[in-house]
Amino acid sequence: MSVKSIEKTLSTLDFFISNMKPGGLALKDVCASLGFKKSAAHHMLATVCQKGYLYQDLKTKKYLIGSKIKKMSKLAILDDSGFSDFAFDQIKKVNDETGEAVHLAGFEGTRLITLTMLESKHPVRVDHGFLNKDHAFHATASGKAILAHMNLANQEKILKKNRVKFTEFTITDKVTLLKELNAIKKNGYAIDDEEFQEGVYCVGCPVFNEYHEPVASVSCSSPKYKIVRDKKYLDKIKSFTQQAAFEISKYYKPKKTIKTIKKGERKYAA
Amino acid sequence: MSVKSIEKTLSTLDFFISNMKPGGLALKDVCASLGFKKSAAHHMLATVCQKGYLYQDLKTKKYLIGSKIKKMSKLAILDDSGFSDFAFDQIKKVNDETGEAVHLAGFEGTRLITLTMLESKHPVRVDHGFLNKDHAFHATASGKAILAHMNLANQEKILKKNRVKFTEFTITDKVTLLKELNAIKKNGYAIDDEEFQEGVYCVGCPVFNEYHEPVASVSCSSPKYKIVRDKKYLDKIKSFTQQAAFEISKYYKPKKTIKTIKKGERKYAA
DNA sequence: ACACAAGTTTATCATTAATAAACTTAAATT
DNA sequence: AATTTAAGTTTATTAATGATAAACTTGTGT
Repeated sequence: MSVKSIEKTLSTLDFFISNMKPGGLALKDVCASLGFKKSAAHHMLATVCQKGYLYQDLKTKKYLIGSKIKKMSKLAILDDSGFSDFAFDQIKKVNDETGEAVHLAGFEGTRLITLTMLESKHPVRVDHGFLNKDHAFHATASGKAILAHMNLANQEKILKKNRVKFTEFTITDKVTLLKELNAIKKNGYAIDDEEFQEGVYCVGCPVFNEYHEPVASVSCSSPKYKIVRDKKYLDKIKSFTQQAAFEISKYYKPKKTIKTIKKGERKYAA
Repeated sequence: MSVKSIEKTLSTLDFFISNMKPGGLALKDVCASLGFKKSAAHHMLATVCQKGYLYQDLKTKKYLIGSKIKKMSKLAILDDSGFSDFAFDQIKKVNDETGEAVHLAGFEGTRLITLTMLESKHPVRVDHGFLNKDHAFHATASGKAILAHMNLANQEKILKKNRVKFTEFTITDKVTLLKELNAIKKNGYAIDDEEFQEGVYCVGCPVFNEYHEPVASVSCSSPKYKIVRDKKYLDKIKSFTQQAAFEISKYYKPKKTIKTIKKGERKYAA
């Protein structure tokens, strides 16, 4: 079950984050864009303002980003940039060598998140298109690469949610998917053969943390015709992607040194 | 009117922001701290997760900060640190010279916000205690300094909201307050004589933008007994506070050069 | 000065979110 | 390994709440 008033509120915050204009956003703009009745929107925004997430300009009546949201942006808790920064160089290498789009994906619960991406030599460190849309775990190389190395319980949790059919090639049958995941685990890489977007072929490799749990993946996308035309091209992409994922996994190694030491364990870490 | 489910949700986000623990927060912790029924909290958190503001660890079931909130922290819209950084040096000077607590306050709508503060040589660039609690505009030197220079309409809007009595010295009568504000406008500084906290005496001076609109204020707080004991001490505080506010106001001057030029206005700004 | 548009407030009603209770899962203890 | 307990999840029910429309206010542009 989902709480509708919360959905609407958070969609509104999303809207402010993505569509903020210098002087703020007017009530009517919010209503027009999100399809709210002005009365309902007003009650909602009043509450959001009361909590300091937005505020209303005294003169123009327009709504602006409030101190609560600004406060969030300053918090150290939110900072995972260490990982992304470390990974960026590796992502860039794949991009440089192949010239193709490269993604670094992570996951939160059952959701696949694009952390960083590079597209045809135009670096943009932003969220990918399908970020925050619901998990395309089953239809992407990034997703399958992570999924393959999860335990069965978690695979189950992710796969039991809608396995949307994006193209005629999307694998939606659970048994077929589980077989595919097994193969991916053996191979060390995942393939997305037009399963998410027609004409797009991707290779994805898992990134592991210090406990060898999958935590992210690197994927490289190419127009399919290039792959078909030149067999060696796929090998090239595969090898760079694999190498990048391997290097990024090293990020987690040093952290092991600072850990609670239990009785009987060695006292000094390397 | 306020929408209760939204209030609860945003309070929950506040709680996560302030009380986040490494492994995440459990449902029972949220319920225990905020007094929710576990069933209701579960429905709420499920919705918040669905929108990507939080997410639930697959194994531990604990809730963690989601990508939507992390995304916020990367957005340039939210960045007012330019102003705060500029102001910080001035704030620091007052703190160095007086040794007393110094605040830089701004406002959002009818709400007074502490942007930066320094307390007895221990710099903490965090929100002050009364941040996001409801506007103590009428009972603080920071608040009154800003208020005094607002137009009547805005003064009205702020003062019509509850004028809470914090101490026996808090001025709650609107007429008395308006008189006080007039005096403050003339003097160029505001005094809080135990109006917010007993035993605390503050001096506040307004910061203006390029249109001479009040946008912030600098205030310096001292134990009242020091003021009483030594008349010159107040003068010292007053002069440093005033100077800081004056310097910070300069931040807005250069921005005037980049502005839409209307017909008839001069084409080149200094 | 008038009309219009945008925002706000109010009271009503149907929907919705809160609740309790049953159920599932997992971990801790014997 | 079996039992117990705790935490989380799901469901069905009911009372409360949020959505609504309509009246009202404010401010802007003609």
